[in-house]
Amino acid sequence: MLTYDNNQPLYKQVIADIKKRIINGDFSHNPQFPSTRELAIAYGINPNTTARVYRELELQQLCYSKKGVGTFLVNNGQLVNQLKKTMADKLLDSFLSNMSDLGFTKNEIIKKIEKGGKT
Amino acid sequence: MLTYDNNQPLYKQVIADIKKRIINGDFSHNPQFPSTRELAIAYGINPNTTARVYRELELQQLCYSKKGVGTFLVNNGQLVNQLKKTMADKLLDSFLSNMSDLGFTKNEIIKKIEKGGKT
DNA sequence: ATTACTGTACTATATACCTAACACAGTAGT
DNA sequence: ACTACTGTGTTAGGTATATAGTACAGTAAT
Repeated sequence: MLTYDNNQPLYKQVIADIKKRIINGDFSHNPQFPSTRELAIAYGINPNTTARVYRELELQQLCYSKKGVGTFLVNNGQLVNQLKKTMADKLLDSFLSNMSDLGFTKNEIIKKIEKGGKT
Repeated sequence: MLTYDNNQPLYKQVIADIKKRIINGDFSHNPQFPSTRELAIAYGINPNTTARVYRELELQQLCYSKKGVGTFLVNNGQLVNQLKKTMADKLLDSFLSNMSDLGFTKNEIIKKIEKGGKT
């Protein structure tokens, strides 16, 4: 489950988590998202917040909502790869920029990754 | 200068920036920080916010304030290296965790860094 | 003492975020 | 029609963030 980070709005953290689930293929067989109320219970947050999550995701054209029916992942074959690339690039840019500000060179960063991470 | 990120409180962004400046050696010759009012002008923010920045930095024992005099970097030789390591580790952990969630392996990440970044 | 800086504290105002508690409209199965 | 789900909208209250404006106390140089 999501461990919340107080430095960022809840709804944005949930959005990021949903995107990860999309990339992970959680909705490849069934494109229907949990209802706003279900999602609220699952994440332990308020239904108003999950409604906002779906509203934002719909603005980003990642899903569409039908009143009385549900919210569904858009049918777009390229979407998952695009999303994965976009999110990774954003993470990478931010990470490299911050590490550069701390005085690390690219080689030092790579060494640190080889040593440190478990993945 | 700092380009602000709406996803995080201003005062935390300024704190991170000051820490980078400490690591960068900006205060190695003169340990006195700009006054709260000067810093506010420099960053284009409110003096109350810069006062909060120094208050938090003092809580983290990175500086101390003398009423009527100013705010000064603590005299601690190990501090810069410790700070650099702490911040880098935090960045690295967060980055690797997020990239792992997106399905990237360590080797893929390293390749991406070798290709992408400019540093 | 006066002046001009410091840090610090306070009130007020505005906004974003989050929760709570509803209400209403649309859809589908019975 | 009834029931039980959907999405959606509204009002209210609480907290955190940031600004604006003002005030006061401590320090140092003149």
